[in-house]
Amino acid sequence: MKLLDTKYSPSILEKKWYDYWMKKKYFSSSPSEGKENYTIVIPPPNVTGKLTMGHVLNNTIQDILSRKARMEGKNVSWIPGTDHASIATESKVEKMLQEKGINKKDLSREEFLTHAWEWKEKYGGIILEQQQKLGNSCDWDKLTFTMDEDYSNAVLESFVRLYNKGLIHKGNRLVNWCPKSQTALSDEEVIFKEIEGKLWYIKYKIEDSDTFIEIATTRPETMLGDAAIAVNPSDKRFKSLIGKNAILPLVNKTIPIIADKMVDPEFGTGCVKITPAHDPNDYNVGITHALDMLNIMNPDGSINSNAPDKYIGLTREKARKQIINDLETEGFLLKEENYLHKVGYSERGDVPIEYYLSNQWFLKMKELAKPATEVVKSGEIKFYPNHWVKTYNHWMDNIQDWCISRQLYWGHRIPVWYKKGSDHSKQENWYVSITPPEDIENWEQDEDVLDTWFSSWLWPFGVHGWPNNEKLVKQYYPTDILVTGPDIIFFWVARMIISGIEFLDEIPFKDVYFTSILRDSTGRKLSKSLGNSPDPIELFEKYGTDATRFSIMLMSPQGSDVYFSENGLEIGRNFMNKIWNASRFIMINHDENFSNTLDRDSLDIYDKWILSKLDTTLKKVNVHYSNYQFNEAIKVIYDFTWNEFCNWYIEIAKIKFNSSDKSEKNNTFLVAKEVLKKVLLILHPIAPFITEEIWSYLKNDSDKDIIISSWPTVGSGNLQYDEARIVSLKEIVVAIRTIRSELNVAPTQKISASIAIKNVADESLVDSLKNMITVLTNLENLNIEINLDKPKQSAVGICKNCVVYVPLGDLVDPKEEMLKLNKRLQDIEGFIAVIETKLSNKAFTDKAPEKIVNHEKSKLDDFIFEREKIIANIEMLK
RNA sequence: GGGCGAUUAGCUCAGCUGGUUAGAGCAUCUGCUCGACAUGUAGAGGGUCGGGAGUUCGAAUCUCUCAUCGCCCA
Repeated sequence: MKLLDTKYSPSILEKKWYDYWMKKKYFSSSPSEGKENYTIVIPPPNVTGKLTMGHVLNNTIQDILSRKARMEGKNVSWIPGTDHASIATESKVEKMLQEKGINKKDLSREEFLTHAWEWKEKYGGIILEQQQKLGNSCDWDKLTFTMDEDYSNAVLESFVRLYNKGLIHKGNRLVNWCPKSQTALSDEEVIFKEIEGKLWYIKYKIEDSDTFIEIATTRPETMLGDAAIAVNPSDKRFKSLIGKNAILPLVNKTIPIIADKMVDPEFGTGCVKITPAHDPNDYNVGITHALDMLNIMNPDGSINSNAPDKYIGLTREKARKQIINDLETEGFLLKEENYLHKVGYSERGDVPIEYYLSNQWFLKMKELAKPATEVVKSGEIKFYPNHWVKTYNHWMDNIQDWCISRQLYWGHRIPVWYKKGSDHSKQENWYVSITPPEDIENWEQDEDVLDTWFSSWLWPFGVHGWPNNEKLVKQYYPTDILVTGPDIIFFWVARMIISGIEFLDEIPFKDVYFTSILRDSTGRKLSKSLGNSPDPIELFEKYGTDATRFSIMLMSPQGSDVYFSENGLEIGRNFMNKIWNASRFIMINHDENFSNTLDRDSLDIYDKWILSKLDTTLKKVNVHYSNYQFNEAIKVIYDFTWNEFCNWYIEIAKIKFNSSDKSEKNNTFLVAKEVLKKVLLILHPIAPFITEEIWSYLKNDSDKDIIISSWPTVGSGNLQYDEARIVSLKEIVVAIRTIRSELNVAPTQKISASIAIKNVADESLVDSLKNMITVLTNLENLNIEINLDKPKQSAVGICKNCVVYVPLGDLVDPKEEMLKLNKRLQDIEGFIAVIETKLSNKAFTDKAPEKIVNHEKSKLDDFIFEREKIIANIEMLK
């Protein structure tokens, strides 16, 4: 048998195995009769993005599911791909061009797109390579990009279908506007941040009077576009002012004072300025009262020519300063207060958004949302963890029209053409189709592109070339599960459910697993912009990819956020190292003359014990996997492997390997190997590389590579054994070790011990363990007797069925022993009291299940025995 | 303002349908260069489960309430 290297070096073997798997085409799906499908679509990352820790978590989960399903014999297709991320990519390309001294404005659309595609070709593969480093067993033949020809076709098709159903319309509305990217945004792309702002109190003169009306605002610069002042109709203070006019300072324009219920009398002065073209609430007021919608900003947020000359061209920040300054000079500014409020920021641009009046495309959502709400309510689609259902429902119930147009070049251009020279606002002059009109020279296409999410919402079937490739769609749709972050529940999950039902009349997945959100130690989300996100590739190199996967899965429980810290990865690294060395140790004990078949009839108690523990472990792991409780599954594997298999079975095996009985050695080796192989199998989805490597050393000629081996089944043969013996063994060994440790006796120093047991039955039990106890605690002599008295100057260890004495002469301090025994006695008395009151409580014995009552009784017996022994030993110490 | 979630050892968290002497890893302390592993090994100390009330024979676990924190939506 070949031996593993003494040192585990992850990076070399990771590359080796990934290349091998690819060469063998193990990741490719091959639909065949009788083989159950298992399909997952990856949440497509930004094509020019890089792998983040969030991706590591998210992709590892999908890889675990895919690999496990593959081992279960399913036809697995985990479909990879990337999305074009119009805003992010466009701004990256713009920046790159700027560095070269090229201004986007000087380029035509086509020229810009040429640069963008070059950029995509250059950087678009990085994240895919990184996913391969992570070990993703994706069906790479199906790699899809949202701007591929077939996929683009699907996007346009969906637009046209929805348009023909009357669900898409164009209109001049107030939208969220990112002045940095200069495009409209959907509501979901606006992130509200709490900002320490100011509240400015300003007075407006009332027309034909010497009095003033006072308002408070957080955005004084928008006053240039004020169309009214509003008060609450029920606010007695201002009743007399309603219907009068005020003079807008700095602009010297007359604006009406109106009444509207929207005004909160408690806020500021109770009077608010109304700027319909720059605030959503004011916009509604503006519509109700038919006010002027004066837009005072350019698309970049600077002040436009609708404002007085001195402000034109100022950025919004400069304009604010100037206006405050001018108001102060002219005596209109009353005061300013610190004010904590929420400000909408552009998700991509990370600058405060503007509310901006512009012509955009909208998708009506109310009707579409109905069936999608229903399938989640009914449980047809399940969320893990379930509490996200409420968030989902809330959004669905209050769903707003979706602004789907973006003023960008990079993306799917809206498939609408306008007759040249005609009135573009009239639908009769439109041509809406996935293909351009034949007399194209008489038409001009809409300049906008579609929201990226308007393409990714088709992902589960768009990747198969819908609507043209029905066969493929049928084969792979619906998928089995979606794994994604809760932060895109609205952006993506909800919309995919909607689109699946709308276009295919079938839900896209049955289960949705929402991953943990990774945060740094101070609780901030890991993000590139904050610079608190480690580079996963560096972590792979430092700790090993398997270890990183293992650790991050272990620290991510279903449903709660994770505080990520790098040293949390050590647990995985240590575990991989442990597995490696344990495997090596087992291999070292191989003998070329060994038989390859385990003699199941001559298994001893230790073999049966570890094999049956293995079965229990396997059962638990299966349950946890089926509930998507990966961290729990990993804990179970970790605990079994380290604490049972390595710390006990292998230690016991060392003794057996020293035996002169050849068949005992042989069997021990085969049991150890069998356990190890099953551990490798259940660990493979989590740590694919190291398990394939070790497997390659251990596998029999008939074994396949681990990646396509069968998921292990529970139980084989009769594993009946006396568990009490194992429990006693552990207990006695720990008792002696504890004494050694407490009295500072070096592990190497040989000592003697005696064990006092209560009856003949126990005598034979403990007797049968004599050899193991002796070796595991390094004794030179072990004496087992019924009712043995405490030897002089010995330390005491009380076990369930026996008392252990270790005579250590002067090392034993009777005072210390006394203290120890008394402390334990106190605890025991407490436990006994609790159980006795329980058992004497008739309500308990009547109502509690018999099993529980019996359990309490046997606990009581044990405690009483222990108490007796402690008291006896205290007596002997006196 | 509405909703969701959290609050268990110094830290990070398990504890799934109520019945355990409340667990793990890290950190701390004390031994150990016995040929798998110092990324190791053997031990120890440390919490009464945010406060209060309730349901129950029995509550860390269920209910209510208060407090603190976080997230989402408005």
